[in-house]
Amino acid sequence: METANIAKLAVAAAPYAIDKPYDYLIPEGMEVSVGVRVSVPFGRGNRRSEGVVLAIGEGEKFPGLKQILSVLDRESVLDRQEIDLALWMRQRYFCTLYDAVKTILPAGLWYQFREVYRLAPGIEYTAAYAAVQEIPACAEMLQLLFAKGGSAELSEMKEVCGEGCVSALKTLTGKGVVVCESRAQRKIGDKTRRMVELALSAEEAMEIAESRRRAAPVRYEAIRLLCSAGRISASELCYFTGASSQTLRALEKAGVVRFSQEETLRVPEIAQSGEAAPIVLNEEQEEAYRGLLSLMEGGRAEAALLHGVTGSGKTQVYIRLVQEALRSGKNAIVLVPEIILTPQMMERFSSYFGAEVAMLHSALRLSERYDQWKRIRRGEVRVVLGTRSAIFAPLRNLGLIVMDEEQESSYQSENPPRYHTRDVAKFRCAQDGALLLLGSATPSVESAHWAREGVYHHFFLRRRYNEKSLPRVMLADLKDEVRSGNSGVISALLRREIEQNLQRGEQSILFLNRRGNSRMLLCGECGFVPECPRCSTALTYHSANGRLMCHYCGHSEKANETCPMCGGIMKRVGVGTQKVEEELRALFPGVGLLRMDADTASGEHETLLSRFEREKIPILLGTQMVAKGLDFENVTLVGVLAADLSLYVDNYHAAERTFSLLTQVVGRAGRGEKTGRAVIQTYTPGNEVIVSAAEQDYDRFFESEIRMRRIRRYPPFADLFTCTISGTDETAVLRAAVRLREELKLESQQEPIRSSDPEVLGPAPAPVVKVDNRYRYRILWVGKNDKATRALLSYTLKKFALDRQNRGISVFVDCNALE
DNA sequence: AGCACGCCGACT
DNA sequence: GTCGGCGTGCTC
Repeated sequence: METANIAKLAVAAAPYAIDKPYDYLIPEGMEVSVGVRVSVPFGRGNRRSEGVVLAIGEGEKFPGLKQILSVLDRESVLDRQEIDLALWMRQRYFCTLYDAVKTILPAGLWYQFREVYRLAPGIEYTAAYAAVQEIPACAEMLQLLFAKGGSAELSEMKEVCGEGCVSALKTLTGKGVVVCESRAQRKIGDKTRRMVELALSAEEAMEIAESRRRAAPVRYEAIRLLCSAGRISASELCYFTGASSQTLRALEKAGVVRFSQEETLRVPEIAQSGEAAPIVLNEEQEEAYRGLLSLMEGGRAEAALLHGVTGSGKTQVYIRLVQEALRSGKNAIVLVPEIILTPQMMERFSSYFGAEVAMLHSALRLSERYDQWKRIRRGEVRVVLGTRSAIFAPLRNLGLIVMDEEQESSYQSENPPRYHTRDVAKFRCAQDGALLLLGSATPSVESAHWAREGVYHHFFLRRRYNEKSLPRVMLADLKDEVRSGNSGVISALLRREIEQNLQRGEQSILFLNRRGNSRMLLCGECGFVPECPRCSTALTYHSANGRLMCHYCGHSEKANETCPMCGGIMKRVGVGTQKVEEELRALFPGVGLLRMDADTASGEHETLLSRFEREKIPILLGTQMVAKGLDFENVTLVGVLAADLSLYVDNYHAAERTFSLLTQVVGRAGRGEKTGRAVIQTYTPGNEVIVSAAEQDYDRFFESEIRMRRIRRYPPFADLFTCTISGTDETAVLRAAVRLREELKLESQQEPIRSSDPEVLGPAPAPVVKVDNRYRYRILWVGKNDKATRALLSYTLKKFALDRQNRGISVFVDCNALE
């Protein structure tokens, strides 16, 4: 057989069941390199699809081999190591190669940047011409620029002068006659932004978009971007997709999108506060640092757990290690949970690392994120500080990856492929022989276990930095309150403590351990509860817009005052922060109170917090978001209103999460000079988790929890694979689920899988059976997440998808999912 | 998944 | 005769 130049591609159009590297012929004269995106024909209809070049080589020119149509990137966007990472992610997370590639690369890469070229400031007409007179293409460009009044978009120039203008412009910028800027850079400084988000579920919006894909391609692109980016500013949406404001207005009219205002989050300027003071470590920090340093210098891809109590100065150790990594010519990534990346933290890093550090946080716009990616890729950056997705930063030659508060669930991606940052970090460390440092005040049970088993190295910081004593913790038994006739949310004990603080002029933080503001409406007459028309859940009432919303599919409707069934008056039920607020106002009339929860607009948070600190408002009431990273001198009391709420959730992480949360909340008290107090209200004061949290005793918590995990065969003793089977016809879904279970049961008996003694359970309905008109059932595989098991599950999944019996039914697998 | 091919029944 | 229903099979 004749041979030819062949490229192996990851193709976007290939679904999971048939995904593999596809061979394509590289046409004569086409320059293709590994890591570039290309356009290819795919399938019987030869529809255009995007692909990424994984490898190039001589290969068999078999009949039916198709050609690459065009190359989409001038330079490659993925290097060898990133391709290996994508290959690994495919088998680890049961996704397609292209899904993995999309996850690794920044979203901005998929949208066209409108590059604007303008004459360099201070350049005269004659001087500009003199600089390029011998090159006709350049002169033409200049003419066009002058005709346009000094600046023009790249797309306009391409229209007039063709593709040749790209190289001409390169010459012009090289000579300093013309400068290039992207529109995003000019947008900086906006005070408020008009934001756009989908008003429908992503699936529904895509369906509408797909149906008119050909007739309205711009709308299609706009909706696709909204599906992947969530909320995004209107200008950015137009910018990336070429949509006009009319397009957006039409989409709003059609009910596909909605608008809102958001205050621009200030991205802190890199405050060049001169030379940062050298870090002085105490004895304990020094010891941990020495140990970690020698691991890092060993270059053997080790993992270590740094268990340091709140306020023990883990960050100093991180910074010292990063400094040493840089000194030995290596680079470092520092990861923090979603909510923790505060301006203070960023200032701290930029004072130590100046322009060599790149921050990747949620306030960055798509274009800014993309710019950071380019800076990192070009090698202008040696340290990356960021949240989850920063683990994919294109930083080479890693010496160190730090994951602060490694137990946080925000390290697991909530959309597929649902990678865990820790796993990706391990893979990257293995590639570069880097040290993975997991830091935490309350490590995940898994990590603590591996540290105790010697799989991870183990270091401790037991002393709080300036020897501050821990807050005094009191438990309030809510059962007693009910018995003594207190029907409210605030126990007598907590009430007394708040009063004391009011007298002393000290501040209190009250924490409601509940996700968002989950209240619903209920008819007082007939008991009717408004439910989502597409999902099997009650709708949540949002006071901010007076609407009922579904958390699963995004459905929203106006809330009625009266019951649509019987005309009775609708009442609000559920313990939300608003209800607590009412109670507090009745208990402490005239006392200043701030409430912060999912209902308060996201832009407001920082203002609220700074008001709380500056104006010394006595009480701050909030959800999850007040628990993390807040440091206020004058706060001496913390109240946890319902400690049990997160405890009895059907999830193997519930105890760990509750312990971690309680520890963090309690740690908010007494950060200043005065010793703090904490009141934990609970219905189960004898519960091990509550007691060990109250005593701030991690070891006690760990011992009881690890015993439980062993008995129940939960991680780290086994891995839980959840296969979710979904479709619109409930009985068909159930039948398919049963077939899948039988198949898996059969496979679980085969060697070598059999030896790890896997169990197959289910099918059971998912916690919310119906989401978006699709019924979801789950099958659980309890076993070991090893290569053999993954290969088996992958094989079974593919077989299932290709089986004609399972038409219209989809299935996906998650391992140790947190939800 | 998404698309073409193909083999049947009801139309201009 | 042909248009279009959906069942079947393949994707370099």
